Formats: sequence, C-alpha cells, structure tokens
Amino acid sequence: MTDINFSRGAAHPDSHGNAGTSPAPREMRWDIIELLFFAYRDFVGDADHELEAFGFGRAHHRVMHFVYRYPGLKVADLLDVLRITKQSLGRVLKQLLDEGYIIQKTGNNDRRQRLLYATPKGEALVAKLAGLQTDRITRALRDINPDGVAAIGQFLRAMIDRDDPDKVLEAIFGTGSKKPRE
Amino acid sequence: MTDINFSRGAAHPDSHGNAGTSPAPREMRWDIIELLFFAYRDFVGDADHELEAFGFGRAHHRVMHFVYRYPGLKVADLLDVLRITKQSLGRVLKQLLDEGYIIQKTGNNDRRQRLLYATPKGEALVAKLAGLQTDRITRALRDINPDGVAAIGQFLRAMIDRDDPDKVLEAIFGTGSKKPRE
DNA sequence: AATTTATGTCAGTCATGTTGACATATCTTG
DNA sequence: CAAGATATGTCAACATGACTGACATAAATT
Repeated sequence: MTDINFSRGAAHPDSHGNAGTSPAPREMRWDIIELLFFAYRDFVGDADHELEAFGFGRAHHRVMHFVYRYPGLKVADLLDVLRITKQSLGRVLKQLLDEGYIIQKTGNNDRRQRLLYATPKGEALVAKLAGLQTDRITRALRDINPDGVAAIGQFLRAMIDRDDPDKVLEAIFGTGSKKPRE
Repeated sequence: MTDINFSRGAAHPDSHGNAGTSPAPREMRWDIIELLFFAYRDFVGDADHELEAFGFGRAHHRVMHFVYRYPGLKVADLLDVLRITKQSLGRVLKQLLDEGYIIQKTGNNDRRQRLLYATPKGEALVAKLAGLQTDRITRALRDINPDGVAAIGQFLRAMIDRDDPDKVLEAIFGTGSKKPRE
C-alpha cells in the first residue's frame, strides 16, 4: 500500500503567508468546486460506460438527449444548446441519422429547416441512459426532504448563465429575458 | 427571428404510447439531468475562458487545482483522482513544470516518488480560477438558507461513487468506508 | 540478485472540438 | 423577378486531450 501523503486535514490552508501586497485572502468554495467535479464525473460516467457498447461517445448522447426531449428541434437550435460548430455536430448527427437513431423532417413553414426527431431506437437509447442517471439522482435525493430538493433545484438553476438563453433554456426556465423568479 | 419549434411545455411527454410490451414507463429526473448539464457547462466555462489567456486547457486546470489543494500529491495519486493515463497526465504536467507553475520534490521515505507542489505562480493561477467559480457559487447560494445549502452539499456528496475512493475523495469524505459525517 | 514499483517517454490512434471555404436549396426583400 | 440572406451540409486541415502498447530508469522490496 502506498503511503498517504495528505490526510484528512492536509488540504491547502487558505490563508497562506499573506504578508504585504497580496490581493486580499478570498474565501473560496473549494468544497462545492470539488464536489461538482466529482459528482459530474461520476454522473456522466454512468452513461459513458453504456455508450461504449453502442460505439458512441458523449457527443452522441448529448445530441440524442436533446432531440428526444425537444422533438422537432432544428439543427440551429441544437447548435445553440450544445455550443459547438456545425461541423462538429454534423459528424455525430450524420452517424445517428445513418444508424437510424434520429430522423429528419422538412419544416412545414420553412422548407430549409430539418426538424429532428428520435426514432424508437433512439428513444430506447436515451431512456436507457437517462434511467442510469435517474437511478443515481434518486439515490442521492433519497434522504433529502422536499425543501432540500427545492434548494438543490434552485441552486442548479442559479448556476446557469441567463444572458442569451437558447431555446432549451427558455423551456427550462420560463421564456428568457424576464428575471428569474424562484 | 426564427420560429419557436417547441415552447415551454413541448418537452417530450414521458408516458409515450406505452401500449403493450414496453418495459414499464420510468419516472425520469429530466429536470436534474438537464440542470446538471447546463450548470456544469457554465461552471467550467468560467475557467475555460480565463485559461485561454495562459495557453492552457481544462486538463491543466484540473492538475493545478489538485496539486495546489493537496500539496505533496504524488503522480500516482493524481492519476487516481483524474482517472487518466500517465501519458495524458505527462503531457500537461511537463508543460506546467517547464513553465514554472508546479515543482517536484523527491519523496523523503521513497525516493522514487515525485511529490508535486504549486509554485506562487501556480497558486496565483488556481486562485484566479477558483475566484471566478466561487463568485458563481456564492451568487447561486445567495438566496438559499443554511438548511438548503446543507442539502446541496449532501446531494453532491451522494452523487459521488464511494467504492474505490481515491486519496482526494478520502480527504473530502472522512477516510473511505465510513459513512459521510456532515 | 531478482523482482516489483514509481515514474517518464516514444509512437501511434481516436474522439471531439476548432477555422475557413464553399455549395445548395429556400425564403425574404427591393 | 432578381438579389441577397438564411439554413443546412460538406471538404480539408488542424488542436486538444483522451487512449493503447512498448520500453527505460531508478529505487524499493523480497
């Protein structure tokens, strides 16, 4: 067994040798910063593992997820949500179309648009991955009372940038530009 | 302005056409799943933006962060925490050493070990990035009472895998196998 | 002395992001 | 209607940060 070079209390002391010109000691939320790192790592890890079996990566998951959740999403909307370039999106989207996880329909009003929909095959994949993540979330919320759960939702919402919200965010909050009213 | 193809209520209805043989409709935590996605995206986005100025990426940030926070971390520990290969770590670590953000010291007991420490330059970088993230967290927690904040911590902790915890996780929780004591 | 461990490094590959340029179909506007 | 703007797709080149596999060195352990 390797020796333990830092024990329970060995994290870097916050107030250092702050002698003289330093720009004032800040109170950092190291706890939340690190918890978010580990929590998110394990949260997406659930899906990552399963995706390997399909020969897909995280990028495919994100596309499938939002297409399933917001049927009729346009390519442009997806680009806003994922914040990647159309070339990046194009690659994974093409695979998902070719392999029958997503279908495109031409827009009714605007025939240039390609509206995206999950096929049953795609829905099954999203459901499987969301099931794993839901299991983890349900487990994590098990011993937390309704007020606590509400606080968690409020916190996560407040962590999100509200300037220039994309269509999905507008759906999650209640149609942009208004101030968040919790 | 492009037309809105899904409005506030247009998210995929959970109970589909569940006629017959489907494997039972699950209650999915779409809310938390999506909030985690957006919250984490914007949370790391703060640092990403700043890192560009240094010519560094997220990988550098993660290394710097944990080296600063847990001084004397061994290379092997870092590999456990980040869950990447030593080849991947080697690349970014080499840059951080070459550019004077991190220094190595030979282990006292075991002279094969390279114990890692942040230099003042490294500490400044970590502090800058943690400051941005702390700002966001503080803002998000502003209107949440102490019980709510406790619930958020409990939730994030419970989201993390506790089997095979690395040394940093042992420090965050209270040395493996025991239950977390808030 | 032999083996294991901790670390470093070379070489090649893959996934996913980026820019820039350009093509096509379709809608909008003067 | 002709001209321009918009939505999408695609080609090519490149960067980052993962990966595997192989191998080298120094130091500890057996």
